[in-house]
Amino acid sequence: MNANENHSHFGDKRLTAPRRAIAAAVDRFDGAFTVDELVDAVSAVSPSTGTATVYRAVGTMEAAGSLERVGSRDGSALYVRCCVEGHHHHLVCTGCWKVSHTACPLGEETTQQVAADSFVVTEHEITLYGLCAGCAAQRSQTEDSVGG
Amino acid sequence: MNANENHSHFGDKRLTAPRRAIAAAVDRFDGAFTVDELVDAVSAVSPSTGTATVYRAVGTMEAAGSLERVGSRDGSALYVRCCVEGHHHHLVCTGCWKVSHTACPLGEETTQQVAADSFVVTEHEITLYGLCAGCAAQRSQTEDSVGG
DNA sequence: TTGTATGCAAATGGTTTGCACCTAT
DNA sequence: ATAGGTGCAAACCATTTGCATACAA
Repeated sequence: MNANENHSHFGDKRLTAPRRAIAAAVDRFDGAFTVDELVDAVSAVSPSTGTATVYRAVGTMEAAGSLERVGSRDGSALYVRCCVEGHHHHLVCTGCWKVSHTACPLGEETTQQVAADSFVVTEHEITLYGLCAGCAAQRSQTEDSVGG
Repeated sequence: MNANENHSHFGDKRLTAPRRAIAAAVDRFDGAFTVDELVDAVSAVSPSTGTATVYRAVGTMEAAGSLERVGSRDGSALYVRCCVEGHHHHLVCTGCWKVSHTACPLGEETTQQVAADSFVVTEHEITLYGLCAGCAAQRSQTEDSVGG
């Protein structure tokens, strides 16, 4: 990708050196990451970048739609680079914390069914946890030695 | 309900005076509440009860399955008394924060569909947000004067 | 030039923990 | 008797914020 693509991370906001480093670090993650992990990744390249700046950048990126919050891990918010447009949900692998995107499994029936309770659904959150192919294979290997 | 029913809140753990007060306060909530709100409710009846005790009690009740976490509001965890057995999900009214329970809208198709991505789903979180009948009615009344 | 972003450090606020004392069982 | 629960206060830790300075536009 060319450097200008970093601009897309922050929408139409200013593109500064710290933000370039942050955008690059985000793109280096395979899956979901915490802000703390992002801070570490950024620090490795740009040590002068402050924690607050990363938090603010994450907020900006989330607002711009280039980052999505996908639940939390150990009390810290989890984020993932989002390149899928429109309504969708996430598959979070609890082995490697990589995140993939999936279509919304909720159909009209849900709305109808819930409407029977006189409840108007305006929003919903769905996150599917499990194991990706790689981690599932790994787990089945150690299964008999470790036990269930 | 008789006093002994409070025991069900904490499983087979000891039933103490603070826990009795906490269990009673929990039952007085119509819907979801934060620990802070629970602390206030308990304090009104049993002022000597400490915050840490309430937090610990909430943890115990959650472990016992009598309390369920249903997302968060303003950075605080939301809990609700759970009297429904088995797998189900929640309808959270963003007007009055009352919570009702609903059947799982996910069918076999979801598992199948996701399996196509070589992803094994082990857990999922679903929370539906919206307005209950009461709040929907209230909102539609003020709709034209407030707008939006 | 000027509004926006940054870095630092301190503040915030929900939640947890250490510890000495108490109590249900 | 004793494991487990309590209250207090301090510790923790993710996240936010105030403020003076730096910089993209």
